[in-house]
Amino acid sequence: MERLWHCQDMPRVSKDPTPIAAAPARQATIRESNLALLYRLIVDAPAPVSRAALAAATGMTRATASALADALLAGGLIAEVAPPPAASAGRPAAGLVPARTGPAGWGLEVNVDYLAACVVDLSGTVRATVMRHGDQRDREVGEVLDDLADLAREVAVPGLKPAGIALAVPGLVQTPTGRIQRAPNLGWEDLEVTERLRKLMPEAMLAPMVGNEADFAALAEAHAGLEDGATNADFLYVSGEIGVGAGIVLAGELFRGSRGWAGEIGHVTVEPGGAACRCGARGCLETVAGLEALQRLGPQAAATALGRAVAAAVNLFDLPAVVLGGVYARADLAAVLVPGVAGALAEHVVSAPWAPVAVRASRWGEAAAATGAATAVVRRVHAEPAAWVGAGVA
Amino acid sequence: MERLWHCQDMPRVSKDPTPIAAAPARQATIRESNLALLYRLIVDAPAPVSRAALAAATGMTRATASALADALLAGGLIAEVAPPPAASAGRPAAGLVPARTGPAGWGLEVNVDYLAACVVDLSGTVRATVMRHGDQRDREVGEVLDDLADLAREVAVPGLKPAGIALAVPGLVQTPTGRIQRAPNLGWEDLEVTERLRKLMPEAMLAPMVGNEADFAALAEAHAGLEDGATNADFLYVSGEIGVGAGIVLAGELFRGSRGWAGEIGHVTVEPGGAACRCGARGCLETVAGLEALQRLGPQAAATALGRAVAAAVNLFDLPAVVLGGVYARADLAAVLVPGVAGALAEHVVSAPWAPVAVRASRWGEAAAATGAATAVVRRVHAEPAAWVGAGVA
DNA sequence: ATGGAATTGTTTGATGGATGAACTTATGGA
DNA sequence: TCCATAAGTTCATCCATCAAACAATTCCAT
Repeated sequence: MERLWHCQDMPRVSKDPTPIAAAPARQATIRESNLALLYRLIVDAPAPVSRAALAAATGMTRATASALADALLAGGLIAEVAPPPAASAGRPAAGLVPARTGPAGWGLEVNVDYLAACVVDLSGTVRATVMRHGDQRDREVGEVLDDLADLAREVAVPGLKPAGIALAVPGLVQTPTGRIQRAPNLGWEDLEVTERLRKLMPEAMLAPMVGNEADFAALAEAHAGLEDGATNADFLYVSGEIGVGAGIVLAGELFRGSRGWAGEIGHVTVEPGGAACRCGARGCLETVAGLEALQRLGPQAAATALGRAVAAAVNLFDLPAVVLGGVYARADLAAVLVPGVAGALAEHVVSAPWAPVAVRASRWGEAAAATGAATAVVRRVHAEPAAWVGAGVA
Repeated sequence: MERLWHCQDMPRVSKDPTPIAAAPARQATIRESNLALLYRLIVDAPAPVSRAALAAATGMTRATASALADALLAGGLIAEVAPPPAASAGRPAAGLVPARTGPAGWGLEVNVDYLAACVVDLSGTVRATVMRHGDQRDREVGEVLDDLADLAREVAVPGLKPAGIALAVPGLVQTPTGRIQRAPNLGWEDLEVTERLRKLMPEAMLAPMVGNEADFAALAEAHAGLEDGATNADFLYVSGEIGVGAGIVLAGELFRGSRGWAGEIGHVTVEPGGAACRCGARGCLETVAGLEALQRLGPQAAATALGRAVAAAVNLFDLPAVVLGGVYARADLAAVLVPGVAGALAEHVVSAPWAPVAVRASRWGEAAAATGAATAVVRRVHAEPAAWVGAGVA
């Protein structure tokens, strides 16, 4: 090894061993981490939780859990509710629940034929939604953003303040910059809207987020209450619109790929040598299962193609469930598409014989992406409560 | 919200808010985290690193970085090398490098026509490889494991002790249990070999790992030195054998899916209504690009099909690079397959126009999976050095 | 040769967060 | 009325990082 030291073209040892490096853990880090852990338990719990229960669930001492809970209370991220009628001996527990006033997530959506805005509070509840129908194709970006600003004001709920804002667009968005690479159905190309979103809502603490419509819709689906106990931590969400997009949720988190362009299922080849696609290739899923093709060829043809593409995704990602969204969720279409896709999965997915893949239609209707965008903001607060706790104390 | 408290069918508040919960961060956690951070910098550095450089790169104080480095030294995970001829003023820096003696990774591979074993030290260097050719199909599992035990002894290198052992098999392996779901080409079905691997090498500190052959080969590829500066943090590794498998590497880590069955590219449909596959479906990639079909139909047909399936994967995962391994890496085949796949990607991948996808053949030959398996063990030590540091002190 | 500048590595006390045990509060039941 | 039980709080202690001063070693200019 010593040889390396005398090698002249080697870089100086002391300079720049790695250009960038992650920040080290310090004592503040463990507090941030534990605050987030506690907050997640409070948010995910089906009923109000006591400080003692939090301590037991995490393994912290009651002293620690209590101190952290008090910090969350002081920051306005959770609230205390009256104790229940005691069922056993001992001092009754005070219940902790996510706050339903204070910081909340604002979600905006621009789609081909409508604009939407949505507010979701820290408990994950949708508090308000507004939509404005109208063709958005080939409009000036500035005008669209002005309209969205109006909607954001209209959707405001008394007692809720924007913690952050997220915009859903039907197109490719670069991560983590939020640059809109292209949204072909809107006629948008290479746009930077983050700064304008920030000005739109300067009081928000979080930086604006921009993301793909299907991705945000998937996020909304991931956090929809499931009455049948089905898993919603890992699934593929396929959104049928003019184009076909997919949002992939893994362990409750959106998978975006290294540059944010993951989930482009619309251009998976399902019919080699098939119809020409506007992307330049032939036989893309979009040419058979996109909205226009769907109307022309009918749902049966779309089901076959969709089944093939979805099976490929499930084989590659190892997913236990698939959700059909967008127009695919419309009852008449879902009645054909759900069984069609389920059949294709049973046939083509390697693990299906011993682990069948569940297929269902989305529970969310229109403006799912706006809801998901608002949810994304709320999830950021859930994941990093320390910023609010610090601010509340200072 | 208070309503919830009086709802009789609600679970008791204090009991079981969440069945399981992650462990909280304690003070030991931050030390473990920082040890791992420092160790990674030392391992990834192209030349010996000084304590001061580590402090600068991480943002820790020199005092902290120094203390942690001393702990790694005491644990035998790194070594100190003599200072270089000083190039500037100031006290010369002592260099820190990964240890080349002590703990090392043992990798085993069982394939259709050979067995292999490999030892990789903490610097990531392959120190020894042994292979034993011979048909392994339909052999008794116990016999095969006995042969592997022999190979593990043969491959031993003086001065290196097993930190752990990993086994690569050509089949589906459940994660994180390590249960072999099925390895059709070996005739194996539903096997539990972890316990036998543990007995094979009882002095190893880490629990035995079992994984898919293509996955481990991908891992080997991810950590191969790249002379051309190409990225190897995110890529798709496609392994052509009797079957066709893929290992997906994201941010330097293997993506296995929630149950460990990700990467099943061999049964993606590439020719609707095509030849029957042994999986029961028709037109799977394997029926055109598997080893037998490859010999029958030639590489040109395989290239077209492979291009389609790989394009689907790249569209879904947003990957900047693809590596062809297994028999696909053989020079004569690669000469056809690499340009063929590259052409298909340029045509079918949505982001290709502004972010071309790199395609190349694997640099590793046979026994790539054994190398990758050994690498996986080494990576575990890199990721969790605290266990060794603690042991070294006690 | 000699002193100053520069850079590495170590020592020392301060800071802050989790811990564990004792303590206070509040309820049900004998 | 007393005691068992459980929730929440207080306080001394531990431990890893930080900050700043200190010691060690080399280059360079005079």
